[in-house]
Amino acid sequence: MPAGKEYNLCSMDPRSLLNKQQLDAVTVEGGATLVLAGPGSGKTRVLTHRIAYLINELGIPPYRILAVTFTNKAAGEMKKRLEEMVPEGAKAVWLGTFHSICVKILRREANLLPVDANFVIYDVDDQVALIKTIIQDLNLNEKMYRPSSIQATISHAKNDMIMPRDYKVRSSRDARIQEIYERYQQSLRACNALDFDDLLLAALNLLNEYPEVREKYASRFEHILVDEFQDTNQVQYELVKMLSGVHHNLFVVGDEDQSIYRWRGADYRNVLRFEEDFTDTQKILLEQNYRSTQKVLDLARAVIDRNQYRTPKALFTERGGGTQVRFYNAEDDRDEADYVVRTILAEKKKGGNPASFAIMYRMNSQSRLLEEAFMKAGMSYRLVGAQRFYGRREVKDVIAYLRLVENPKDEISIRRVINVPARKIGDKSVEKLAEVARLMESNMGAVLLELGSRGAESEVWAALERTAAPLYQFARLMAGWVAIKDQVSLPDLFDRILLDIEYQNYIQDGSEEEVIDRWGNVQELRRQAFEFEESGLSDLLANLALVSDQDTLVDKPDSPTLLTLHAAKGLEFDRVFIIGLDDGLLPHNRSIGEEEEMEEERRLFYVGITRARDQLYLVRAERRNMFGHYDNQMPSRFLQDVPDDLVNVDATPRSSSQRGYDRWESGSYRRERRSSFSQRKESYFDEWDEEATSSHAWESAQASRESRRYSGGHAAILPQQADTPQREKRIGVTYKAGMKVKHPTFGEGMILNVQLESDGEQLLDVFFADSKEKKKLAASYIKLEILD
DNA sequence: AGTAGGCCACTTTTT
DNA sequence: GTGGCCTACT
Repeated sequence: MPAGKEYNLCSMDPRSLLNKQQLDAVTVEGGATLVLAGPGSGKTRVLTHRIAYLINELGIPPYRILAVTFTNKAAGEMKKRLEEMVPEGAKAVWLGTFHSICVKILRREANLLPVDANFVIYDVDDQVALIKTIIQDLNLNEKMYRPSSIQATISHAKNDMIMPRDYKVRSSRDARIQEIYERYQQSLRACNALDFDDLLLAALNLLNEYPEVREKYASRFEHILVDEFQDTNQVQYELVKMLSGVHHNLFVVGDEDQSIYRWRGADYRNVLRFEEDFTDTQKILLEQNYRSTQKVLDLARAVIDRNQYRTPKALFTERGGGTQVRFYNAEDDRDEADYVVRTILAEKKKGGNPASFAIMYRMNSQSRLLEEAFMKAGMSYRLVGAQRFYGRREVKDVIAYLRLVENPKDEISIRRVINVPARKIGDKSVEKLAEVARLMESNMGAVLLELGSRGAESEVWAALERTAAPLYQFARLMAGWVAIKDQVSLPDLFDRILLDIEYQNYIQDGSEEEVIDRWGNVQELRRQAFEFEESGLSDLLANLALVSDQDTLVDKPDSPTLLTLHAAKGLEFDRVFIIGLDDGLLPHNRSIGEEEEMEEERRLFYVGITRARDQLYLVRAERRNMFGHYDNQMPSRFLQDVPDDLVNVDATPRSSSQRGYDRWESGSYRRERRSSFSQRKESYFDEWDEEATSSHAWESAQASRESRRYSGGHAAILPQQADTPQREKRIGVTYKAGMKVKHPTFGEGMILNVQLESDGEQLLDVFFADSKEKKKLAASYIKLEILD
């Protein structure tokens, strides 16, 4: 579109039709703008059009615009659409996730950093591996100081901008953690590595400590736009504040109701903070939904309205009412998966496209039965995330090799691959190597390179004693790769490494029980090496570290999509299944009892619901296989808020195919004859609420539940129910809150809360004195000694 | 140094 | 039902 012409996108592209609110947002003057955008209200379109407007209409040079998205995929899509609107220039816009933008800045300013420009990025696995070596160095017990929990603690501290020296020490355990944290930071430096949180933090520190750098970027970015603002954390908020410090043109889009990353440090209160920090904030509400039918929206609203901490919104749609939401009460998790598959098959028979379906769940592990069911039916599917490609052993191995060539100081990668494939280098040899490195005030990588290039002539040969020979094998290879790294192309380097280590033989030795196409995965990685031939190893590695699950989502014809509710954010599908609507799964057990977390679980459900354009399917299972045995499940408490008149209940195949009258009437099939949803609900809930016995069982169940809900503690929500025939577990001891107990590994603790499951299982919240940690324990699986 | 077998704890969600 | 970790053996 030629500049100077009146801003009229309608003439350009039918997709560009904007409503009044959207147009207001797109053309709003500079300053601080907060766009509160409900689901399906076209916020991506608003963001893209605003950037185009800034360039085409206001003449802002593209390189002076910074736009932050939540995933790389979102950035890629936005860039593509921008290229259509701003053919030249779109490329120059800084567009990416917070993490990738920070990497870009850090690489440019690397001379001011505590690490070199070729730093590597440590993911969670690397972090845990590093923390493990530190815990071992400090002779601490890994049971008491669980590396993964320490990792989470450190990550939270970083998100709150708390450095090791600021870490609050209130106990001896805290002191230990502080020490681990401190060493962890030192080790990262020594490995020339930054972890995920560091990427943001290091960028923030850079801007804080060097006014001239801050000035440079803050003057550069005339306009800053941030998507999914409700999921920004402290550090990201500060970054944005600082970067907009010169021009003050900050345009953020968000929706509190879709904030689902609290556990990762995100704080939807940043939306409120924004209005406080930036006076004269212009607030624009996008309330028209273009995605879903009225029925879907009504349901979404009924669910989200229960949350306390939110601004009410008036979402509306001009789409018609739509079809009823369908509900299926599966016998067990197998039946649940079968229902999904047979429903999709039935639609396919009627001419529907399986690719229009998505199946969403709370936990990745729930995908397994679905996959089996699809495979049995001979249907293809696409799976988002789960056992992520980049999490596969062989992929991580090869990446580790590439990483240590780029950055020989990367000790975690050295430790990972030094004996993969096996080279007779065991723990003893690795420790010897570490010791020699320490004595020489060097690092393992440098020692290896020295050994590899000079062999027995090097002084390290003698120092390494009998481990020198096996280590030399590896060191020679490594020195060879580092020597050619800048002379050959990236794919050549890749091939050379694989050839040298005979990796194909190693992973195809046939000993694998499962048929996993490991070599195929390596080939996929090789394809990416080709893609990054121009930009180089460093960029390839950064890219590999920062891909998200959603980024791996590629179209697959005729295939339904399987994904977690988290991964579903920002996506939409014609037909959506939300499965596993069981109490304990959604909401997840670990959130039950924490008010804020329960609200987040509810938002997660809301996000799932609002992904659906036309048809929504809600599914739960009465019994579910967990830890290898079946557990009876309660219906999700969120189902209580599903209005009856929006829902049709699907019958089980048994009830529709089996006409045997007697069978109908007897035993457990009886309930299945009831077809109205509210009757259904009666039968679920009266099983877990003894007050609900009248003919208005549902209402009374709901009423009593509500009075409990507002009277506080969650323990009351799940009734201490009387025996039912379902009960399977026989428990000798009845635990009560306040009891002091002793656990064989965790030591003494106090029971904070007892939650009784339908099968008689008691879920205990126990606070352990030694570790100062709260744990959830299932009474029947552990040995607890009761202390008086 | 490598591995088989037994014991344990365990299941959120991910840039 | 699984995976990680320890131990005992080769």
